[in-house]
Amino acid sequence: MALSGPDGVSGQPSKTQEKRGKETVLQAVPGRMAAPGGDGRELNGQGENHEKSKSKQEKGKGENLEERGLLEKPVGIHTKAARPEEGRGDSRSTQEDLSCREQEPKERGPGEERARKEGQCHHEKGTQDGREAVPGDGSEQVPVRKTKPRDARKCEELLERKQLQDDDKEGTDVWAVKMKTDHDERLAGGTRVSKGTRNDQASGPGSVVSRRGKKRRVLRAAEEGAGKSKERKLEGQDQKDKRSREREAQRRSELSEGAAEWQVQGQAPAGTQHTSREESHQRGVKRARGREDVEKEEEPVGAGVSSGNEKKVDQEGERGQQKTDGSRWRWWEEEKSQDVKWTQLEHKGPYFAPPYEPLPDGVHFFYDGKPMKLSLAAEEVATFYGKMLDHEYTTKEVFQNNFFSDWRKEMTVEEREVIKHLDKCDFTEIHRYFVDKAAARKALPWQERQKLKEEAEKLQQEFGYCILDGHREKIGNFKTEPPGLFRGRGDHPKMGMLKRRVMPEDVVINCSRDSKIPEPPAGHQWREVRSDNTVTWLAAWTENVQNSIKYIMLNPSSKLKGEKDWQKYETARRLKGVVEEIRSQYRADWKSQEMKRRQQAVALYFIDKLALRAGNEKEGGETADTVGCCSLRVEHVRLHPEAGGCKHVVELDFLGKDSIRYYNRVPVEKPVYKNLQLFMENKDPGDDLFDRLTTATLNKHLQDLMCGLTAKVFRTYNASITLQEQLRELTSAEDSTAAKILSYSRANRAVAILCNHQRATPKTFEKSMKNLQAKIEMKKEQVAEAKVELKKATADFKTKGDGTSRSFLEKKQRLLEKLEEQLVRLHTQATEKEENKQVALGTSKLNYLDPRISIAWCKRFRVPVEKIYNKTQREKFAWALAMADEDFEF
DNA sequence: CACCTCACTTAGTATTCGGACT
DNA sequence: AGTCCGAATACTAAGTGAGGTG
Repeated sequence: MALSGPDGVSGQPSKTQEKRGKETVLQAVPGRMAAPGGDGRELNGQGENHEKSKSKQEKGKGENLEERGLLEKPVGIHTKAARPEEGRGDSRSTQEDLSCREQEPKERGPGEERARKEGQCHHEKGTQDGREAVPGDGSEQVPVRKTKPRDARKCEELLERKQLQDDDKEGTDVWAVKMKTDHDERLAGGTRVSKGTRNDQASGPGSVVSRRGKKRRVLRAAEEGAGKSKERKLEGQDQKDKRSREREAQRRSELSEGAAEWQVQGQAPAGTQHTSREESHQRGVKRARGREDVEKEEEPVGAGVSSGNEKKVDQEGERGQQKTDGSRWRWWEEEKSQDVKWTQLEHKGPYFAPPYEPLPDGVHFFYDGKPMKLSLAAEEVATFYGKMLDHEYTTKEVFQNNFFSDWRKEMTVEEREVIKHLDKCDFTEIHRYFVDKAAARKALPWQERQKLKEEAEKLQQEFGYCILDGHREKIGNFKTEPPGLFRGRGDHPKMGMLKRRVMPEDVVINCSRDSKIPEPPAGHQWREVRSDNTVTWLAAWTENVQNSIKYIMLNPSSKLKGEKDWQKYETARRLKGVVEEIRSQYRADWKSQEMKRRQQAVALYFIDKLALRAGNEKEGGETADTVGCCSLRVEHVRLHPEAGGCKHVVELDFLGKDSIRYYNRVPVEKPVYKNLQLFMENKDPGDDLFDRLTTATLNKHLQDLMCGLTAKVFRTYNASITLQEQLRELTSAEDSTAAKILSYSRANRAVAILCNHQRATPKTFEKSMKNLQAKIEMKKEQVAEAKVELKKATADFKTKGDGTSRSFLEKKQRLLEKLEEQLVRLHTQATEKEENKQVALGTSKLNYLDPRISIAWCKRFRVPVEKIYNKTQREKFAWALAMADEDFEF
């Protein structure tokens, strides 16, 4: 498993490179293949060192994964971007490794069953397509971002024409192979890419225009004249039931009109009352009505504490604790509530960020070389910037401009007169002050630190819990967000803007009416206090940068979160039952007469196979330009009739959530390919690929197929089912615990790759890898030494043959065994480390993998659950821990 | 339908913790 | 006792999707 020697890390760019990289154009570059037979699928060994990064043993495992079609999905591929514009010394070419699957005409059932077990084919070396211009790499024309309403009739015509060509029913079901970018490429813009470069199209002057209107217009046009075909309902009755229930609920809530208007309005001075207050009041009333209605009916069933009697509450709490002796509320053993989230909710309100502490006299801000005493408000904002001086953000123009403009708003008139240019501002003293302060804090004597810890604990105890239906539940975030500079991710147009301090006057409190209403800080008022038990939040405020609402909610270990989580997996399990039907339906729809239907079917295919996110539309200019499935644009897709020995290869390259790049080359079934050609025809790069589709319509369609089905359920389903399959495949009972855990980790990683969960290579990676290598070397020496000694002992025993020499020999044998074992463990560790350097396992573990799968696996293979889930995770998944036995099947 | 708000989940990164090592 | 380092936690941005309104 030889983890490449020193070169194992040689590809790491310097920090500066890294920084620059993030601002740089995302460049796809002519690629070359990984070494034939190389395990290109895995993320480990990415980059120039990847060929050497695996031992035979490790490869063996990997191949096993591959043969069984590791998820049939994404598989890591290594690409390397050269960034000539940065004058990098090593103008490395892309190193791509496309492992893809042979078409396999394996058909099960009427529809083309997806063949999950195709072989692997590799790309030929060299450029796959001579790709010169990459969307947004600057070398191509920068398309004007526009989604032209397309004449519906024209589309239908095209469609008809196309249909003639692709009426054949080829059973090409080739599996997706995901090409992972390698480290360098991600840094070159892979991980997060600047819009100003790759996605310039979207930041052009006209691009800020919301895309919504356009798409909708197109949709409307398309809908006209589109034949309505019978919709298949997989769960029609269920659906009907749900709707009638909803109608009933609505009717009831209308009846109870005026029942509850319990609202305590804050008495803040007029100036602080917000314009939206009226609205929110109305909403509150509306909600309260609905709630009141439900409350009345549900009370008897509830926890029986709706009277808010404190004593009763305490008893309940105690009882809850005693029940489990571990103080856990076994809510999963109780009946599930429906719309009502709680009957009793009591808490202390949020904990506010401490007020600003002015800089000491010795710390100065300089303007144009001269010290300048700033007003408190201006100084505070200056410190926000000063603190970040060594962060990449402060080098970005957008950040600087936003900051400066917002900062000036905080200045006094006189200050504004003077401070006109950011580049004349000198924050270095401020910066140094905070660096020193942090260092001083770190260097605090043990006692002092202990004291701080105790204080934090006290705070946690006081503000960090609430009482929900008689049980003490932990709050997830009980502090308001402190003021600072907005740190948008990727190429966010608002980065650097001032995020203002949250005041009690901004905060809406939600608690039960008969509870102790939290006290606002002295001299302040809440904006509003309401009692809405149809929602789960305890407090909320509107943040000024994005104008979005921030909430104080419960910890994942709470009932409210746990129940929802459980329900999520149950929905995914229901999908399991109908997914094949859905698949055959979307396959059929690829040939639909209706454009919208085709687009829907292809989009769904992507969502299902590639685990893409739904891709809601976003407001242009307000956020970074990122997309998901429905919002894909033509520029994000490239079609290759043939690539790497596979036919019908689709290349997807776009920035997804958090501006994480998704890059994948995947062979698709022929109809999909043909449809994509059709969808892209006569469109500009900036046009929507699925111009007839929105997430809303897609989800509506899904809802018809299965109650509760939405696009994101596919992600959950595919992630969980993949874990289960992988675990089954990779684990053998006779493995050591360590080996089993490695298998788990691999299965987990397969999911992470599927879901494109990436992370920046840890800053300490290079160093810690070196350390590990050193350890391995040392261990090797020890092993060699032990071998020599064993030899000696053997010889000694042969000559002497007495008891002493015998026991000495045995001792040496044991020692050698132990050392060898340790060596293996170290190697394993190193392999894992390498493989995981850019893959974030936590996200899928926490959000996509049904915990019962893992728990069942632990039980079946006698792996302690603690090896898989840490304390926090066990708390979050307490419900699963309690209910999953070793036979659990997702 | 278009637009908008709201609630809640999912996400990556920064910071802190705590134990091993020196 | 101090340092180092990975793991755990804290933080908050960025998604999804439901539902209201006109």
